[in-house]
Amino acid sequence: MTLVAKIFNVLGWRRSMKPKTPAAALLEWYDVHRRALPWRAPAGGRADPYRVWLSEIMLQQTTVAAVGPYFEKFTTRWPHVAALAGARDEEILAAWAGLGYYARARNLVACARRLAADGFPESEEGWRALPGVGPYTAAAVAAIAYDLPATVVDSNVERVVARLMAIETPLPAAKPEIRAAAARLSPRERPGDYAQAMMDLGATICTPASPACGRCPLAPFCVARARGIAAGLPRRAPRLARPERVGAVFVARRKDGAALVRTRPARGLLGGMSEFPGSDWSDAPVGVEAAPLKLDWRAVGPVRHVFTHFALTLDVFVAEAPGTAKPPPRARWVAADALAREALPSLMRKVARLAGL
DNA sequence: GACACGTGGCG
DNA sequence: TCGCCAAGTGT
Repeated sequence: MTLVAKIFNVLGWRRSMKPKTPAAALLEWYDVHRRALPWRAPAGGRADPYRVWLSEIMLQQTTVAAVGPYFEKFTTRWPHVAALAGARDEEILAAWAGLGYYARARNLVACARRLAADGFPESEEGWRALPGVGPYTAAAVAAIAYDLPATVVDSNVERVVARLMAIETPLPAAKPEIRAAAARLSPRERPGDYAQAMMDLGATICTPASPACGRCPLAPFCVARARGIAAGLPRRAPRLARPERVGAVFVARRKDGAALVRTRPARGLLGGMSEFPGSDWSDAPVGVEAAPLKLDWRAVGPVRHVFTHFALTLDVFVAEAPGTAKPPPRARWVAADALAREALPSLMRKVARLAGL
């Protein structure tokens, strides 16, 4: 907000400058309430495309709070794209461990190497062609890092627009309608600030459960608010029940502290991540017959973990292995002090903790 | 369009 | 306790 505008504001003359469009009202609100985030440029400053890209990948389906420490870790260790492109795949997967959706990390590596080799695209279309960059991320980077007038649509924007226009079609069927409305709303001026303003509004005011309409700069324009249906929008198709799966996992330890670990197949669930050997996960319980080595296994309890599309209960077994034990195919002994550098997903960290590692 | 793909916080 | 949800993408 300009100094003049601030003075007018303080003097209570704001009503006389009431914005004529939602975009103008939103930008005025953003100038006062914008959140300071690690990947964001200071007001009026220029954002670093590398940091914008990295943050957008991390933020896919992930909260700002969860991303914070990971973004800090990545940018400290790999301050620019050349550094990231030069890192080993396993290093990056290990640094990503715990953030989830590990295909993002695999695509991040591939994308970093393309960016380092070919340079950063300066168009939305150019970004869209990169691995791990879909319609949302391409538009977000174009708008935020290059100030190009792209239509940015994430779930915040979907929610804000569905309410603003009182779109009652359930998601995902409503996506085309919402996108079209979002495109009409997007201003030609300050596209980067506008995109971030929509997301800040969705995160702090126009929240899913109980929106703070009383503090919303778009309230005068909001059809859903006028009709008293804001909190119920956007509608969504009902979710299907989450299936249950069970399995067993085995933590073998040598006297010197080393533990038996293997790497999961490169693609699919937890692809490329490390794990303790175990059974498949299905609907039938299994016992120690699924163990990778014949040892005196001791049950230490179940671990419960909920994935997006199924819930898992894993029976955890531990045993001491002789120093001479040969690792089974695809498995390896990992020294106790090297375990922290393994790409162990949260599920396997729960297992490690229960096993006393 | 539908489904696979993680994790943690919140009401 | 448990379902909902988060700055989506790839197949």
